[in-house]
Amino acid sequence: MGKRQPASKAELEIARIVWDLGNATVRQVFEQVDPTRELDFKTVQTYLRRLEAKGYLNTQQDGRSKVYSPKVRPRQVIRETVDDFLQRLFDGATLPLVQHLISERDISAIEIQELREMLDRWEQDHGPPQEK
Amino acid sequence: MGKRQPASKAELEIARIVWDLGNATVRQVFEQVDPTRELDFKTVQTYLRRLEAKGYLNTQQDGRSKVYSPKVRPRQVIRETVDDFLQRLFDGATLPLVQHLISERDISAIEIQELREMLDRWEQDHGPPQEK
DNA sequence: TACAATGACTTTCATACGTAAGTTGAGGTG
DNA sequence: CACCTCAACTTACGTATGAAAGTCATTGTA
Repeated sequence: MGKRQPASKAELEIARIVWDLGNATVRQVFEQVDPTRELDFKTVQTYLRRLEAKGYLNTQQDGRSKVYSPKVRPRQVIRETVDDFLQRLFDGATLPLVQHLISERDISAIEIQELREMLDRWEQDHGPPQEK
Repeated sequence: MGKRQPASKAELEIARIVWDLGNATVRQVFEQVDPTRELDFKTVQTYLRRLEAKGYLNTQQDGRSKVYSPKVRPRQVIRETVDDFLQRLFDGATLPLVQHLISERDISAIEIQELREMLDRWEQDHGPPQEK
């Protein structure tokens, strides 16, 4: 797939909101931005435009406003972003980050439970532990 | 602690190498850089200097050359970096990233095993599963 | 109808980033 | 001793980024 330009940190933050909303006008996105960030409406508008230019978002016209929607699947973008992140910070290894997340961040007992279930499912899907 | 300036992606990549080596000259770091990155010696030198300026690394003089060593604990930096990353990409939630890592990236059965053990340890440390 | 809002589109702008090249001085080597 | 090397320190430089401000057309409303 044509390598689109990387999205910057601030841009990704905004892209995520569009993913959540499915599709949205600038204003709708703006209203979802964490208030403590104190971003200007204009700024959000700029990021959205850049995201479209970089190929992350689509737009359709809806009367006088335009509606942004995801173009690339979030999964895809998250994967690329995480890959890059892992590469730089952990030399590509996955485990250290998982370990960091579990040990250094607040995680609830319920979440731990969910993780166990994930692991179970993983083993289900990946066949029994190597019959060689 | 005095908020040091954020390190850029490329800088972090280099900082990680210093963490691994414990302490090292520019050349030693340079030799550890992934060859496919094709970074120039000078470039690495620049990143190291910037990292020092930003307060991430210390240096001592060793004859002609200077030796860089970690100033801030890697743990700390990783935490801050991951926090920022999570904030922007997952609105601060930890689990989605863990799930992404387990489901979307290649992880071996052995690693899954290790994770299970981690979870066991976690429960050990965080008291029994809520007797409600 | 005149006007304040609202949005799209264009332009700005300082600083950070990625990536070096140039310059200088100390040391080892033929 | 003249020179080559290597590392430090200084300077560069185009593009990206974060963060808007300006401009202009459309519109619901007083």
